[in-house]
Amino acid sequence: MGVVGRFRVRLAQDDAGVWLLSPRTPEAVAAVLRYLGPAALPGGLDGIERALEAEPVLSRVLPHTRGTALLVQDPWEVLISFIISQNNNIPKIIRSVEGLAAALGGPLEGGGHAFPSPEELARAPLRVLQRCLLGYRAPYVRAAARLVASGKLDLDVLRRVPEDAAREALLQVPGVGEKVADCVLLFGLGHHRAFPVDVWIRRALSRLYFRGGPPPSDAALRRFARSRFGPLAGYAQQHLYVYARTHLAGRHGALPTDRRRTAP
DNA sequence: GTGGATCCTAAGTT
DNA sequence: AAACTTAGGATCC
Repeated sequence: MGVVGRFRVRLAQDDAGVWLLSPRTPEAVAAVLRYLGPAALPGGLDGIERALEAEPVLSRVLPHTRGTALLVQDPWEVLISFIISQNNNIPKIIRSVEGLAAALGGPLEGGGHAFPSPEELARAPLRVLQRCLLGYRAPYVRAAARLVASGKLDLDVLRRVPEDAAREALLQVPGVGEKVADCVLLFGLGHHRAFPVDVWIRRALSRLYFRGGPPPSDAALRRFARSRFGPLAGYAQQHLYVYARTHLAGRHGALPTDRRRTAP
């Protein structure tokens, strides 16, 4: 169950692939196909995964992360969601996004509310955003919404310009730093060389490529990833992220800063 | 062992 | 570069 565009959809997944249970209208099918990208077709990810497996470290990661897809998400939703994600945890991020939809988004046919439009967010009082647990991020979100609503930031244009130009534009948005900019490039704008470096990616790279030692700077890690994974850097990031969250779950940070007392 | 105060972390950015 | 919302888990009496 979830929302794709303006459709409230029920999806299921089995070995054969992803199934759209409802609504099975041509419009909804088209929206879901577009959203899933290569993952919409059975075996659609095989070519990507084979290419990644040519890299020795990823060849050991892939057995744990097969089927990881890059979805084609709405860049506007991605921008706001990842501004909210800074210094935050996933359950609370979800509550914030759902809160914004409930408070400001238009109604959906099957019930529930769509993600608010730039205009809806731009004119919302800060107090409403605070009620959605945005905290100090509320002014960022509203400022970003005003940039988009006014047309000063055109996200559709950023799909068609070079990645570096799109990144520069995103970095001008309040609340957007290197990491969030990379997330928007990768998840919303289809720039598949982007490589968001967060705490989980740092852990994964430290463990898998730097013998558990302290990893280089984030900027150095991005360069490292780009030279190592090339045009599939974004896919590599997703597999490494999934791997880190499932196998390197720090249970209070076992990596890279191991602060557990060592047994005598 | 329980319970509450306190510290720390979490999809970072300014 | 210290500070930032806020919830939830860890650690400490």
